[in-house]
Amino acid sequence: MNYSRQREIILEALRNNVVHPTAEYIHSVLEKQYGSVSIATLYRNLNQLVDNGLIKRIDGLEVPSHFDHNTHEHFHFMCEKCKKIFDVSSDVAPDIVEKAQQELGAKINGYDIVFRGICNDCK
Amino acid sequence: MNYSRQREIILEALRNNVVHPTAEYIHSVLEKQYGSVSIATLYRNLNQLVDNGLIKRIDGLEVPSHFDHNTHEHFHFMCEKCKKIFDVSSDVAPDIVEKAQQELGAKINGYDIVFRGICNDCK
DNA sequence: TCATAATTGATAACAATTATCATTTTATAG
DNA sequence: CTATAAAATGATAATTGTTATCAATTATGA
Repeated sequence: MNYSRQREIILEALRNNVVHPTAEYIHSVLEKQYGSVSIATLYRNLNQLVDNGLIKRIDGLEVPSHFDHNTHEHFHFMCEKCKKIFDVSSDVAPDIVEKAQQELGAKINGYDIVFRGICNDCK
Repeated sequence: MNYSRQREIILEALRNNVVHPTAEYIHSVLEKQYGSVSIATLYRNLNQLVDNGLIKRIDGLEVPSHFDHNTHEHFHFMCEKCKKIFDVSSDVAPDIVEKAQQELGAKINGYDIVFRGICNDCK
């Protein structure tokens, strides 16, 4: 991965701004706060950053994809009403990888846990 | 939900055939084994069946969506090599909903757990 | 059996994402 | 410093999966 200014500001925007943005949202943030980046470059870089482990793609939520600069193990909850995404600590499912690997006889490289419901504020 | 022959054969195909098919795959199965159903009708019915709890949409796997006639609580593992999807028992994460609800102060209505890795056969 | 609501198929539209490709930028070996 | 190869960019076309539209058909039930 060679250096590029565009990738730098994409990562910077992710780290300094909202926590679980879509590509479209990142695009709008860049426009305002940093330099504008073409939509193709943005998608290309998001994929590269995911592939290189610098960010995570949150699977299992609604399309479009959401991204997360927090690469520490944790899960997500999306409020079905306000659509906000909250972090959930990985303590809710201890030993889950070991148990699943044992059950499957497989090598698990990653996993996603996504909750849906109504958040505290919307209740 | 009024009766329709198309919905009947879609559900029948799901129950009698492969376990985690995509819409496209169901479409091809219908073509061969049952009567042909228009793609619009298929998507419409899949959504309705999900809404009515007769089948589940498996979120968090690759696009396109996969569907599951098994509505009992369980999780999924997708092999990154052969792309096959395996069931994982819900025993791997006991009390997960209660713990997450407590942490969030939210009402959880559903959740998905999806593992990725290399399956026993592909290792 | 008539009226209303639900469903269908064909197809257009849509949204998110990826591919293409000529041009520019970056890394590096001499 | 160059020269060169590899990587990245922007503009835009293309693709993919899915949903919307709408006229025609089918189901439901008073």
